[in-house]
Amino acid sequence: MRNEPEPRPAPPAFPAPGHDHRACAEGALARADELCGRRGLQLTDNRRAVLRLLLESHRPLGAYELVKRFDWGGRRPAPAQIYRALRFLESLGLAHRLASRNAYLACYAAPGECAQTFLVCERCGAVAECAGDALEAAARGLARAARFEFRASAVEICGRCPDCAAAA
Amino acid sequence: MRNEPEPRPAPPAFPAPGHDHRACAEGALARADELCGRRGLQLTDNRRAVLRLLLESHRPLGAYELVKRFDWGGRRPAPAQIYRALRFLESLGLAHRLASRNAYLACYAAPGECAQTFLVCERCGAVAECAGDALEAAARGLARAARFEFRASAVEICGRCPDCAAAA
DNA sequence: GCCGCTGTGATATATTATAACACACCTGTT
DNA sequence: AACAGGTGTGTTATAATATATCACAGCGGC
Repeated sequence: MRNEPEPRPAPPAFPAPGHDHRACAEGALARADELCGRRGLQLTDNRRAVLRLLLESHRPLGAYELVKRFDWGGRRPAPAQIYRALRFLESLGLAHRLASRNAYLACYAAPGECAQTFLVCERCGAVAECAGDALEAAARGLARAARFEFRASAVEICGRCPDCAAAA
Repeated sequence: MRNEPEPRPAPPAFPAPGHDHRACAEGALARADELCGRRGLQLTDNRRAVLRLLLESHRPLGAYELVKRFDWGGRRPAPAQIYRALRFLESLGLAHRLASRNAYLACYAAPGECAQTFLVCERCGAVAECAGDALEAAARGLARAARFEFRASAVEICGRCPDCAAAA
C-alpha cells in the first residue's frame, strides 16, 4: 500500500484502511532528523523513541501511556523523561498536545505547515490533524477585531470520524 | 502545571473597559436560573455558588482554586463537589473548560449563542470568549470535507490582550 | 408508607505534570 | 591536563488535576 501523499493532502483525513504506519513513521522521523540537523538541535535517543512511539501509534497517547510503552531494557523511564521529550518535540512542532484529552500526538505535516486543527472522534478516539487555513485566517481576523495580538491558535473539533459515523 | 503564576492584580478582562462586574454576574445568574427553570433542572446552592465564583472572578479558575475560594462556613468542600458542579454547568453551557490550562470559565453569553472561542492572554491570563461565527463555519466546512460528523468545536487563541500587548 | 430519583458529604484513589539534584558528556579555553 | 559552561540524562519526590464509590438526605408520586 502506498502511504499518505506528501505535499498537500486535499481531503485531510484519517489514515486510510491499508495505511502503512511504519513507512509513514520512518518518513516523519527522517524529516525530524533533517529539521533538527538544520537547527543544530539534538534528536537524541530518548526524544526519537518518544516521537517514534507517537508516530507508530498514529493516535493520541497520554504521557503515562508512553511511559508504559517505552521499551527501555525492561525498566521503565520516569515520567519526567517522557515529559522532557514531549516538551522538546512540541517546541519544534513535531508533536502536539491535544488539550481536551491531555494526550499527545505526532505531527505528520511538514514543519511549518500545520495549523493545529484537529478532528477528534469522540467514539473511537482517532484524531486527524488538518491544514485549517480558513480556520486560522478566521482566528486571526477575530483576534484583530478584538485588538488581540495573535500568536497561535488551537482548534479541536469534536464529533465522529467517518467510520464511527457510519457504524452509528 | 500550566497555571499562570497568578499575575499582577490584573486588568479584569479585556473586552470590558467600563464594565460593571456585579451587574454582569447577577445578570448571568438570573439567566442561569431562568434556563434551569425552563428545563426543570435544579440550580442548587452548590452549583450556584460555583457559578457565582466563576462569574465574579471573571477569569479562568482551576478546580482547586474554586475549592479554596468556596466559602462553606469555615470548612472546604471536597474536590468532587466542585467537579460535580462544574460538570453540571458545563453541560448547560453556563461554564466552559479551558482545556489548554485545565481551568474553568463562566459563560457570559446568552445560552446557545456561545461558540466556545477564547482569546487567552499568555501574559496576564485574562480570557475573552467571543462569538466565533466565522470560525465555527470554517470548522464545520472542514469537518464536512473530511466526512467528519461535526458535534462541537473549541478554539483557543493564544497571544496578548490589548493591555499586555501595549505594555510589552 | 414506600419507591425511585436526584443531589450531597465524605473518603479514597487515580491520573497528569513538575521540581530538584547529581552527574555524564561534549566543547572550547587556559 | 585542568577546567568552566552548556545541554541532556537518570532519579527521587511531590504537586496539581480528576474520578470512583458509598451511604444517606430530601422530595414527589403512587
